[in-house]
Amino acid sequence: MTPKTPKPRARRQAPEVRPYHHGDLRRVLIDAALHLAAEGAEVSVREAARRAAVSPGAPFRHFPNRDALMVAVAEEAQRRFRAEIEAALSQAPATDPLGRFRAFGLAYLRWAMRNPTHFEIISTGRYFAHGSSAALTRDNAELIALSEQMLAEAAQQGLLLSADLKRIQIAGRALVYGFARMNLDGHFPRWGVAEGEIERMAEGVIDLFIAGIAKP
Amino acid sequence: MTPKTPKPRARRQAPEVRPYHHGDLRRVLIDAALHLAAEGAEVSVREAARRAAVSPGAPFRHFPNRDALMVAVAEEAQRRFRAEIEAALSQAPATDPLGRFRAFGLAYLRWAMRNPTHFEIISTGRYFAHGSSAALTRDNAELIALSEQMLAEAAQQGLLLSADLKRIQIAGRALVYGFARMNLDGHFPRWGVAEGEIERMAEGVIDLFIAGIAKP
DNA sequence: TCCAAAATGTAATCGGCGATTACATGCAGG
DNA sequence: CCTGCATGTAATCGCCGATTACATTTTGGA
Repeated sequence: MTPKTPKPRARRQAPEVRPYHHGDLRRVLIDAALHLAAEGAEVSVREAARRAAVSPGAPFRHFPNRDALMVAVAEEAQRRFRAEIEAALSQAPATDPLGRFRAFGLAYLRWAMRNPTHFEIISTGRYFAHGSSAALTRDNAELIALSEQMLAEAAQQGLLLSADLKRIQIAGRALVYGFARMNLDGHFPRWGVAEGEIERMAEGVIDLFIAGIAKP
Repeated sequence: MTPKTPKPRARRQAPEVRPYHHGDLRRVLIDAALHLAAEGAEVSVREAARRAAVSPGAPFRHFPNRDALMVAVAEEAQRRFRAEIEAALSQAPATDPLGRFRAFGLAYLRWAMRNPTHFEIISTGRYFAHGSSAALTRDNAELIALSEQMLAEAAQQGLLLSADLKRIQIAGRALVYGFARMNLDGHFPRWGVAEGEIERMAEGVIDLFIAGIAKP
């Protein structure tokens, strides 16, 4: 519609600009894959292509293989995950590091409970383990640094029983990660027909952990 | 070779007796699948058949589909897992419930660290979630009951801070489950070239948890 | 003892998937 | 305008799970 866009710089520099024929097939494929995952279906390149109304070979113009598509999907999911956690933290008072830690864990688990298949794609190592994606690595490191920072502040204010912050951080991470994975792996059979039941249990578990590391 | 084996009872009762031609193809297929998993390879029915030197269709005489094979594999892995934990517990003094709890967690994580792909098959819900296997359900319930029992004894001896045993049990489960999954999902990048590093961290995390729930 | 039936294995085949190749199309800029 | 590259298609390959028709071996009872 716009007659001419004056492009201020070379267009061959960035490797992922926009496709020509389809509009933005890359984006559409990622969205299709996200929806497939959200529906609990297997994410296949062919099905994503089908949803994009495109031939089975077309996706391979944008992704060298299936894993590359999944990495892009993981990047998007991780971005949403991080955004939701940071939004929750932005409403927690900066002066209460353990309260922030609690809000962090709560937001983490809430998102993981409500987006289990997306959480699985983020967490299942296959797509980030080999340094596949700088964005993925960065977002993840950011979250870890955030939690370390909160613990450091708590320690500085003399709120913690132990001085081994690394150990506390790993334990806390394992706790929320384990709870999230237990949920998506089907280890919570029928408690939560009410759907809120599991989230209340998540809250209780986080509180138990914080009570365990905090000075009385 | 043996001329006649006097069979003392009807043979049509049990649905899984022994195969005829191959010796025990069912068993061989399960073992092949266990080895495939241990090698980090994808477990495919065809590859298991190849290793058993049998045609690609043969496995389907013993398993209605791939999932059924994986359930059998999960049963065997779960059996080993449980056996190792119970062996470790048999050496822990019965009078010290929290010490037993610690030994339990340690044995759990040791096995999960050393058999990550088998742990994954056990834990990944797909093979037990739909009540596929009574043995799997039973072994798992047994382990859960064991941990609940230890916590109940600890509470009875007045060793615990909180009386909410259910919450403690879920948190402890989530902690070890999360640590084990973080390991197999690739969330422990390069700490443990020495291999024992991660196990020492596992020990520290368990001790931190127990310190958090125990009266000082 | 022998034979019919059940149990087990094979060969051939189907559809779905990831991936590659040769070819077609359309947009961009010199 | 027209050449070249980015994008999409069609056809194909090999692997996988699964089914079917057929072959073979074991079993248990007549």
